[in-house]
Order: sequence, then structure tokens, then C-alpha cells
Amino acid sequence: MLFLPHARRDITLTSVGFLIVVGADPKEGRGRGVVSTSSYAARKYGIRSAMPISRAWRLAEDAKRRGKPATVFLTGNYSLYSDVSKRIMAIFEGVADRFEQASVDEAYLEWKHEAQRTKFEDDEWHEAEKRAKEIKKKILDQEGLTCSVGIGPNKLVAKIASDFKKPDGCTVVLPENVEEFLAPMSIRAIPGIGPKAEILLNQEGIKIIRDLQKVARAELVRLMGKWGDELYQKARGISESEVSNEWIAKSVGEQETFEEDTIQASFILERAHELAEYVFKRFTDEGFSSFRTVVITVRFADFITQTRSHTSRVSLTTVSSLHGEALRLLLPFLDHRENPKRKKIRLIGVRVEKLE
DNA sequence: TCTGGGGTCCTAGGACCC
DNA sequence: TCTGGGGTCCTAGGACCC
Repeated sequence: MLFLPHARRDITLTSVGFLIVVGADPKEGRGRGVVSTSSYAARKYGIRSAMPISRAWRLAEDAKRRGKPATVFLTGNYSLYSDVSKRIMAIFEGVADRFEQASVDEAYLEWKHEAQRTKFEDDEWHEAEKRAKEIKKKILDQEGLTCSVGIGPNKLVAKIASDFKKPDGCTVVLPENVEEFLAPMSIRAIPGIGPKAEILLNQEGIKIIRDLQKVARAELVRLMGKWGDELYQKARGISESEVSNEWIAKSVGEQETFEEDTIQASFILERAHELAEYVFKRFTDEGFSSFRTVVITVRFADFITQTRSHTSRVSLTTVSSLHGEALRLLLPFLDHRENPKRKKIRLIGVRVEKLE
């Protein structure tokens, strides 16, 4: 089930014909950062999620020059999205046998079939659809938001079905229709197949899920490694993943892209200090008391990204130990040891792992 | 075109132990 | 003088997701 918290306060702007882009400050085309999301109208002009905001700015300028609608750039209001998300998740939790929050705007709900039956009957799928529509209405009434729903025999099929019709869709896939439902879709519809795997599989002539369904399991393992086995199942809509909301973070980290690339040590160390303090605050806020591994990330102006980590033999519990470890790992990047050409740095990050 | 920030999981080599 | 096999942990990098 998907909803779109970004959309809400922008409905008025959309309705009077503006294109909406939510993301980093475009700074007249010189901004760093990317598009978080864009209205469907903006997508018609090629403005999409994850695109550099500077490119979105240029596309918006082009559109305006050609007499197309003007674009409004907004920065995200994440605390608002989080508040709305919590209220909607509370609705879900109240109506399902099981519930799993998958992200700020995605959740899985599970309804169990009647105990004396061994499988869902047709009327139960209709019942599921009816309940989904009731939930959609409740979210629309309460929050003014639409969402898209997929209903299927497992999380994988439900997720793909929820992407099938957006926004405001509701797609039901009965078990006997799963393979045919998936067959004509791009392999990219399968979660876990990204740009790299797509290229690799395309080179083998595998473009849609129907192609994937014809490939032998052993061949997929040869191409994809261990993941080939799972992919073989996924191509057939088979997934055993349980609906469960028991999730414990394995790491806590923060990273920061600077306004301008720099090699000035005082500035970088000051930012590192700040990041370490913020990471430590979040780490304690989330109920952890110790960590053993500290990872720092350095991204250079040329976008080459390196990490360094150190795992302590004993558990660490203080901000100063985090700060100390982070500094030790970071310092070699500020001089010849890890940065012989003295390249400028555009991003640093601090992360803690092996939490207790 | 010039690329965010929060994460998870996998791979592969090397150290080390038995 | 050359050499095993399995297991675990650490480190670095990369793909992927939202």
C-alpha cells in the first residue's frame, strides 16, 4: 500500500497548473542534491526522482520558455511527512491481522483466511478488495491523500501490484493469475533488480519477466550468484517473506555534502565533530548503549568514494570515543597519507555498527 | 547531466584459529 | 620443504531500496 505525503500541501498548486518538484534547493540551477519527487505533470517534462536538481531546473526553464507551465520547487518537510505517516500507519495497524511498515510511505497488511479453509476463496479476495477501498477512503477523508494498493498472495506480488496503477489505484492479483500478471512487465519491476542487473540480464536477451521465467535456475545462479536462486522464485511471484514489524537497526549514520568542495582541515574536522555528536544522539535516542565499529566515508570532488572502518575489541559507549575513532580514520584523508594529490572533498559521513 | 541521505545485504580477500 | 580444510571476524567496495 502506498501513499504520497509529499502531495498534500501541493494540491492547490497542482490544481492551478504548476509543475511541482520537491527536493534540494535548486539555487537558480547551481544547487547540489537531487529531486525527491515530482508531480505527474512535471514528470511529463522528464523531471524525475533522483535526478540532479540542477538538471531539473534546466528542464523546468526549457518548459517555461516553450510556453509550458511554470515549476514550483519546494524543499521537503520531513517532520510533516513523518507525522502524517505515523497517523496513517496507526490506521493500518488497527485493521490488519499483521502489519509491517516498510518505509515512511509503504506498508504491508496481512489478512488471514478463515480458519477452516485451506486457501482463500474468491469471495475472500473480494472481501480484501472491499477492505482496501475502505482504508483508502479513510486516508482520503482523514488526511486528504490518495494511495495505491496491491492485493496478492504474498508481499512480493502485493508490492508489484501496488505499483501497477498509480496514483490512487487498487490492483488485485489472484494466485492463479500471478505468472501471467508478471510476464509482460520489465524485469525492473522486480525489487532488487536495479540498473546494473538490468544491463547484465538484457545482454543475455532477458528484458521482460516472461524472458526470465524461461531461464533455468542453474543459469540464473551462474549469472547472478547466490541471488539467482531467489530471482528464479521471484520471476514466478514466489516469496516466503513474512509480514512482520520487528525490525532492529544494525547501523546508525549521517553524512553531509558540503556546499562547496574543500580541503580545509579546520572546516572538515568541525563538520566531522558535528556529525559524530548527531550520530551519537540518534544512537542513544534509538535505545542503543554501545557500538564497536565506526565507519567514516569520504567522497572526493571527482565523486570517488572511500570508506574506512575500525572495530574495537571492547564495546564503546561515549561520544568522545566515537569522535576519537572518527577523527583517527578521517585525518589521513586530509594529508598525503590517503590523499596524495590533495583532492578536494565534497562529502564526509560517520556511521556506527555492531550496536547493542 | 554532474550526481542526497537514510539504510540493508552481498562479495571477496586476508588474518587467525583449530 | 611445502602444504589441508572449515569457520569466523574484519575491512572495503558496490548494488540496491525508499
